[in-house]
Amino acid sequence: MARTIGSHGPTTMEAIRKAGLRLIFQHGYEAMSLRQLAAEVGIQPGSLYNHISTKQELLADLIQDHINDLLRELETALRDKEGAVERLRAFVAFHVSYHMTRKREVFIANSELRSLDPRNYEAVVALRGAYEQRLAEILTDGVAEGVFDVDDVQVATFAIIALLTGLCSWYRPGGRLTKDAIIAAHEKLVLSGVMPRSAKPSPSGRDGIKTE
Amino acid sequence: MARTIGSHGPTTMEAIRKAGLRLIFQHGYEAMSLRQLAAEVGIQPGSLYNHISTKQELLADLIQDHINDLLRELETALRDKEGAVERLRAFVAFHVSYHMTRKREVFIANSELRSLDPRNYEAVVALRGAYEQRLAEILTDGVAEGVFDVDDVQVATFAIIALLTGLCSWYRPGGRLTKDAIIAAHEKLVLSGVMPRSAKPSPSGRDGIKTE
Amino acid sequence: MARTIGSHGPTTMEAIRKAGLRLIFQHGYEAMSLRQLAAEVGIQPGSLYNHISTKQELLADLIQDHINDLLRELETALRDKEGAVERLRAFVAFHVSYHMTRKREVFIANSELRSLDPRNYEAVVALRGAYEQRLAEILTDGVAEGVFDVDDVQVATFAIIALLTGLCSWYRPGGRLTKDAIIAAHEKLVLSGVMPRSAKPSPSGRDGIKTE
Amino acid sequence: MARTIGSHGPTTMEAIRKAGLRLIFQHGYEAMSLRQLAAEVGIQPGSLYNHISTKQELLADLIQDHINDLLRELETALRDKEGAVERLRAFVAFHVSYHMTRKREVFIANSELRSLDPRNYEAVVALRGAYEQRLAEILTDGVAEGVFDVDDVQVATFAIIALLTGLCSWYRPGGRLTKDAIIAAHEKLVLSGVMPRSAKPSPSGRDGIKTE
DNA sequence: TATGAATGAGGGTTCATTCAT
DNA sequence: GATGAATGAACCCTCATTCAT
Repeated sequence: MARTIGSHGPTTMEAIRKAGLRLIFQHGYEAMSLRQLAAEVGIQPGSLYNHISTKQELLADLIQDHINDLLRELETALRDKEGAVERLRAFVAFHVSYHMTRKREVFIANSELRSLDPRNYEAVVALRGAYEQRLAEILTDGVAEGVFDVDDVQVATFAIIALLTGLCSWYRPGGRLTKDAIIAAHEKLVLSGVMPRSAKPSPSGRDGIKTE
Repeated sequence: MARTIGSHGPTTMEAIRKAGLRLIFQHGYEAMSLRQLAAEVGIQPGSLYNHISTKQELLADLIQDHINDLLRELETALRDKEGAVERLRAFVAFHVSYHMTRKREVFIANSELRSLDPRNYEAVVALRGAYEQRLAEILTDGVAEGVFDVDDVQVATFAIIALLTGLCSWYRPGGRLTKDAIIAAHEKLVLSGVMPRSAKPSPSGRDGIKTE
Repeated sequence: MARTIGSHGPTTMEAIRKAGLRLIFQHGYEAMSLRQLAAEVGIQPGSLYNHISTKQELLADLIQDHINDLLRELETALRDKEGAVERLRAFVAFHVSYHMTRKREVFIANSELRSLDPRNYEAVVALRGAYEQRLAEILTDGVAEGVFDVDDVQVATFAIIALLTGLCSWYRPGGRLTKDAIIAAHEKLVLSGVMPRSAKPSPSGRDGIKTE
Repeated sequence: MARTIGSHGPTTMEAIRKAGLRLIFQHGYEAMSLRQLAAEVGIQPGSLYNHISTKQELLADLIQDHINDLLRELETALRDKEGAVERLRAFVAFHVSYHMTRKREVFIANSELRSLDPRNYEAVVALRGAYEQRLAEILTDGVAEGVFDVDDVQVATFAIIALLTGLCSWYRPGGRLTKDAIIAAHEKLVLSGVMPRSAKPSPSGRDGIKTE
């Protein structure tokens, strides 16, 4: 049938990824059919296979690309941040920000892990472990520096990640709060949670009021 | 396929629920086939329909029963607890404890909501909202009492729930920590997170509310 | 419980085997679709799977059953036959007769071996080897007895089998020749082929031309 | 399919025919996909259509070319052979030799006839009939000359062809026997089979056992 | 000539569900 | 209650083929 103008190649692949992201986020990997996906993209189901090798590989690619981005951007966010407190603040800010921007990838990477076949699963879990490790290190450092008071670093790591990740379940762009306000709220919660009673978190300097 | 003598109807139903819980937890609702479930129970697929009306209803029942239990037991846990601090502590302890005991139901109730058809979905979300509301009330009360310092009660509510709920992703019975240790760690994290740095509540200076 | 008409159980399986035999014979295993087969049987494609586990297994079953029958019936045909000449005659008569009666199974077992997956292939080839071995033994015995003059037993074995098997490519029931005439013709050809010039085959006493 | 000198079209076309021959022999026509074929040749599937018009036509070409060669070479082999015995011997020698040399074409021409569409099928069957007719004539002549003793020429024709053709199912170059030994064995089998008891076949003078 | 993307049909197979026995 | 056979829809995926580039 008549196709839209323009080079189809890269465009089609991008459309598949985008639509796939949305459909998996909305219905789940198992519940998304390639017929749906193809219809969304505007091609026949079989034509998908000019761009992907398998439904499974599409999922794996989406997740792996996300995790790689996550790790790479975390490095950038933490670069030249000194001290556990500042690094934790940077971690929270980055994590929340990333999760608001790419909440679909994040959600999928968390909820569809079980749909990955073993080989892909191993790879992704390893990368995710590396990410968690970054937070665990910050907490450990902070305890050593005496600025954090954490009973169990592992529990705290998981808890903080869960707390931060949870927001992609409820965050909707254009909601009541600004992005900055949400970041500030989480910074405060997390830092308060891990800092000893005697210390107090330094103000972040943001006011969270949307100004545009 | 061992059958006990007597009326084994209730037994079969219980086996179905149990196996269904496990299979949905493990593979997801969409990925669990009734053939699998029947095989697990030791009957033929068609025989399931002597006990359930629909795959969808099985899911709805499992989730609804869980949420009802959750609410009922929360009432019990909070009964005769006075003061926001003590009530929050009780909430955390109850929530963590319940999630460790019934992590499969909890996980399913969180991850398979999207598989519920609209009518069931509404009902469950309403009940879940009631549960979250209990926590929000505690936080609001605490702020009014001056014992909590929370910028945005809603964000804090979601965050705390996410934090607590996250543990059913990693908790394994028989792990490194005792149940009590995990409860204690979470109590500390949460209470630290919401209590003011000093004895006197510090004005936050940011309200994060959109002003447009 | 008596099976009434319309109660399909064993009947359906038998219909599947029969139709499968015909369709594979006619179009080849690869070219036969399960949709065709189901239509022939009068059920929906998916319903086939109440009776077979796989298209591949259907083929393997058809072939294996045939080969088992072939071996078993050969034993019967050779029982109490004495002497290489008489045994060879019995072999030829049995083989030709069986191939005319069940030419579809025979054809499939020869032509669709390559469609068997490795495990099934091994099993069938082994059984076929056992069958060929029976003929090879007869030839070897005959040479030892001095009644056969064969340069290479293996070549002769393959050749005789091929000669006899070839007839299921052209034999049509109701053709010009009677079954007995065809058997007689092949007995003569084979025995002449392997007996030394000096000996002479016993007259079969049948002329084989249909007289009606 | 015009071939121009200088271009490498012929090369590609030859590669397609060669790979097609091998793949059809190995997997069967239905089971061979043009994607496989293209991969084997080292081009994209769509590019095949610069050389062939259709999968079906590729098969028909391969078979027809083979049959034409077969007939033409048979004429050469029989030229200036006199007498039914010598002509039969020549037929057998030629047939066996050709089948060993080009066993893939032969096998395909026998086993994939059913995959030809009606028009191609008719043409090929007619040519094959002509080939069989040559053998039938030799047998008929021999009976008239009194050197053959055959009850039914048609049965004998089919049987001999089957016997000879069967060897491309088991012959492997480099096996136990030399080409000449195999030819000699078949000459003996066939001639013995059709000659009357009183006559004796002339020795072929070859022993055929590999000595190196 | 070769390519890559598209088509439309169809492949084997699984599914939730029904129902006579 | 349990069963086995049936349904009809849908699944992921492969196919031969076309055609603009």
